[in-house]
Amino acid sequence: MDSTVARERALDAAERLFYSRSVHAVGMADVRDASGVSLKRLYQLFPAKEQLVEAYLERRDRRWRQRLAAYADRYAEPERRVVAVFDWLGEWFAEPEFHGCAWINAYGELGATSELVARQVRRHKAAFKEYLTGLVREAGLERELAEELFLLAEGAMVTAGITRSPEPAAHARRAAVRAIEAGRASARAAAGRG
Amino acid sequence: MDSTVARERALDAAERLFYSRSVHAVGMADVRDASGVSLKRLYQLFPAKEQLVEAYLERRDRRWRQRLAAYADRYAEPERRVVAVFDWLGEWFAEPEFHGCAWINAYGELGATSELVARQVRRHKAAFKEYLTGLVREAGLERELAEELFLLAEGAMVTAGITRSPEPAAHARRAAVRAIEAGRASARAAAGRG
DNA sequence: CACCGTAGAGAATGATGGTTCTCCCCGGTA
DNA sequence: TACCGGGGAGAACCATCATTCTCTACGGTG
Repeated sequence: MDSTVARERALDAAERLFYSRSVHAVGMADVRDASGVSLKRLYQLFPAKEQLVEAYLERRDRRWRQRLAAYADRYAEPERRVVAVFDWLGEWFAEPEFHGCAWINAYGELGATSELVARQVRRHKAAFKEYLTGLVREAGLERELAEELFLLAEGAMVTAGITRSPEPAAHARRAAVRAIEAGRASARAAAGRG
Repeated sequence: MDSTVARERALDAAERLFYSRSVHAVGMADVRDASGVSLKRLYQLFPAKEQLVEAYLERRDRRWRQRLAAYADRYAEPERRVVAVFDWLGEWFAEPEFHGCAWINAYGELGATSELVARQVRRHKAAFKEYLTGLVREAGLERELAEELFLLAEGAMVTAGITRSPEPAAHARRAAVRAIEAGRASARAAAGRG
């Protein structure tokens, strides 16, 4: 088995297991059993479990943001793209494997003890906020709105995870639409004054 | 040492340690060392670590909601009390021991493996939402607003924990004020129509 | 065919940590 | 004083891993 193939398989198994059961509940032997990659190889690819966790979070981050962007990009209208973020959250929450936000979960579990993990989580959340900020800017909405939408999205993720329900996405979406409308009005007012 | 005293001391130590370092990073021996309560006594009071965690979350829930309510109650005006929730979050986030929301953290760590913990977390979040809903009702604002404010508060908690900054409280507060004003306007409009 | 490096299976190692057990002391009681 | 029960200190026990090591097989190469 090629080294890159082994790496992908290991990460596939790690992601499935860590995400659904949490990190401390999954042993390296579980990852081996689920991936077919021997312990020896696992330790060649990742010097320690912590690095496997780091790699899992990093790859998931890349894919997660790609999926989100691909979804939002289906809309040409910039403002619609902002709302699409919440539509996408709703689809994500409704997936049968959904188990909350992987980064929020990892932070709760390991943020206090692993700087590597804490950094991955901060990076991911910063990137997501950055993405939202870009959408808001392109839609010509006030910058502060991004902060608010970010908090709504985070609140929806954490609540959907805890309650095992996709409902929070709809609530967040409604709130987002109202905030956007309010922001649009005040942006127009500012333009009128300026 | 009285049994109730031992219980309180054990919970004091457990709370301090579990909250700051996470549950799996703290052993029963650590709790013994920090509390002065022997292992034998600890296991008399709590049949297993899981129950100690449960009791920690439960006592913290009672105190947390009491502190919040006491803070908000200083304001006579119902609508002001709603906003006070976010003021209080800001004070909480700024405490030096602040380390995110204990329940969100616990859920990320143990939600998938401990039904006892998962239940405590759901109970706590439901109670907090219930509290917000009550405040919103008393202020004569539309019911749906509570959902939105809840998501903002959750988003602020999780973000403040991850970024180690009290800033999200201010952002959430601003968003809350705007949402309340919008809600007030639409409530008046509905009253006018009704 | 003989050699070699890599890989896998799975046991060994070592640490950690939840839970229990032993042994001893002390305070209360007849 | 002799007895007794609860309590503490800390070792013991046991399971669970993360990580490493051993042994064996195999595919490529001269």
